[in-house]
Amino acid sequence: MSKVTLKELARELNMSVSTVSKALNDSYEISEATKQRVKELASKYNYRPNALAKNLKLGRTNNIGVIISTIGSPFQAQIIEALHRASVRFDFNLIMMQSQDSEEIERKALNTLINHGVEGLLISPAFENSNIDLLSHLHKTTCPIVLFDRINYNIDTFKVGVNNEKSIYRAAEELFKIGRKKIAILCGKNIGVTKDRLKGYRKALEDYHIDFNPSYIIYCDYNNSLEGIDSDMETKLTQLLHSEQAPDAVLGTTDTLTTRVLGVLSKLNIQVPEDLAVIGFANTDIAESLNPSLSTIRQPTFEMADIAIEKLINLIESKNRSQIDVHEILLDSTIQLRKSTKQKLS
Amino acid sequence: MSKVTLKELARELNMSVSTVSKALNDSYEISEATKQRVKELASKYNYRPNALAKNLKLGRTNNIGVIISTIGSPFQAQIIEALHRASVRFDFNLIMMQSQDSEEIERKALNTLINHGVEGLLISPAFENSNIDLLSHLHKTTCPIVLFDRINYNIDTFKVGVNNEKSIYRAAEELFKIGRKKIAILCGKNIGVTKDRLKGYRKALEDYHIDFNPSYIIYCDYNNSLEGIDSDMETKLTQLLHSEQAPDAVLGTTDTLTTRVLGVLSKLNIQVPEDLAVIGFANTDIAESLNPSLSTIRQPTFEMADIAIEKLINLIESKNRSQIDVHEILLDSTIQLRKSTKQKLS
DNA sequence: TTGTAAGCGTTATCAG
DNA sequence: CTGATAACGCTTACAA
Repeated sequence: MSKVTLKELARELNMSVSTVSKALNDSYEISEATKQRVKELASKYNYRPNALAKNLKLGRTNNIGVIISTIGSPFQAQIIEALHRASVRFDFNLIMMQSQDSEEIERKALNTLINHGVEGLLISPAFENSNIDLLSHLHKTTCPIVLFDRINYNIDTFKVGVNNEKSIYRAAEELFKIGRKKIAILCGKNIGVTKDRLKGYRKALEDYHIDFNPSYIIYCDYNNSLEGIDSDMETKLTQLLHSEQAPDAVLGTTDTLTTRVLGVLSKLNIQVPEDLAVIGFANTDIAESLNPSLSTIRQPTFEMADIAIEKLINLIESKNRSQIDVHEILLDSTIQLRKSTKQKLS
Repeated sequence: MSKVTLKELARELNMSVSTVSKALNDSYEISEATKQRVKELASKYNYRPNALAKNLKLGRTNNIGVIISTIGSPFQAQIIEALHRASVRFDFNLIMMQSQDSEEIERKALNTLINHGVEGLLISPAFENSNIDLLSHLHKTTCPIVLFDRINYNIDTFKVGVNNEKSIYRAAEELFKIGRKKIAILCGKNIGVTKDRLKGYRKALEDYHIDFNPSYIIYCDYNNSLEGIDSDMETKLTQLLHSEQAPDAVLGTTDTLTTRVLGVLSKLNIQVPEDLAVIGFANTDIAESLNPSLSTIRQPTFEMADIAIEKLINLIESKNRSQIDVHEILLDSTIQLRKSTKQKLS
């Protein structure tokens, strides 16, 4: 904690506290001469205003809270990095919490943040409508809330996310272009985005008049370890590949599934892309270095973070929140084609 | 911001503010009956103590600051995740800042954190001795500081990091075990850890009586893009592999270099591990899914974070800081052997 | 141009 | 067991 206070400066300078305060804040009421003297002494003693006192007085904190499920996952870390940069730009402090995909921990995090007087809240909810009553209540009575990334949530505010349906649709199109029509799709069990992403898959099949084969939907259980996911995929893929209706492509709906399936396939001695083309969501830079390099659907994390912060600050600063037209903002992802979806040589 | 205050509760209850305060804090001076009444009304109005006022009064903030270079990199994100979990456990708030490897940004971050009254500071410095005067001064006069990860820094406090020299030494030993003695080592130009890691390399060669070949040290320039690093590695490796003294193994000293070199090698049609074995620092889970799966030196991020937080809190809570024996804490990394260092079949 | 005093929401001391 | 009062460090009418 900082040590020297206005009072002490005032005493040493034989001035009143208020004069010193005004001088340091460059008030027009104070003469240049005094400002000079005050500032000199202040910097000599390395005076730092006590933010607590200042904010208490002014009734502001300049804090905004963020809740995300796990910072450690590369995708979410990218978002946090971007959110943090944006918040620095706007002169707000970011207080971060992790929900670890638990409604209970999320609730605690919300309370902690509110207790710390955040002026606004960014949240990527633990799951669809988790803590919805609390969140709606806070939004109405306490501080504005903006949702990001996981925006499948029934609340009337800004929601910034990615157009999941369209992203998968376009990825499927890329597979069609190289002649693959038997597309297995890897989904996370109980993962929020699954629904929209599956919808895009179904829509693409329909538009291109390709029959839907329910056995192509592979649900993987995320509750286990990474090795658990791998062996789950292995079992299910093996079975499918040995059946009558072996697929010729795989579409991954989450970063984890997309990056890990390559390892599983190589273990099974499946040639990518010859036997099976692979594409899916993944924001990792390692995609380029994989063997074969991995075609990915990349989400615009920086853009998403920037917009989320900006919208939140709009809400915070606005006198009349009800006049602001809140809505959902869907960003496009980018498809990066690499070797895992290379055209068969014929 | 929270709305309802002690004063308002007091008025409605026809009590004094201090009684209400004590009741909510379960003071022994207050009767059960009143406590009951007070707490009921408080929860009815969703009363939340104003942390600002409370902390101002108590002279504490319960904030600790963290400075790290980039949150977005998987390795650092893992540390932040762990730091955050630990801080929640100890009931401290983490305020995070990124230095982006710039001394200037780091200085600003330090000032911001101090202004927010952090009670302690965790830092992984932008580079060796960056902002050293400021940091030493703060540590002596303002709040305790603990270094983590990048601990090559001339300051007298706890430093929690990994035993880089030993880690590389042991990785080299693994290569010796499979008969590889011509080991190229990938280093980051101007990367702090390079020195210690190179030292471990030299020491291993020496102890095993293997001649040191200076051309095996490959410096890669990090200032460019990832693609820049790749092409840099490509050029230098190609040259080396076509020379008289082609290496039979590669040792990566940073996560980026280790994970990306596999992509470069596959582009050059080098067989891993047959032509070239690969091992190096890397904390990513994707190592398992790479083709071939990648042998890695994994740093104990969670342990490092836990210890750093614990030591910092020790310093914060101690009445007599000079009595605490501060020192460097070097953790061991774990070697995970996978296919990229499989024994040649002979 | 400077100073006085009140108050932000708490907690702690002390008196009743 | 309860209440009045002061104080934490700062800003800001308002007074001088």
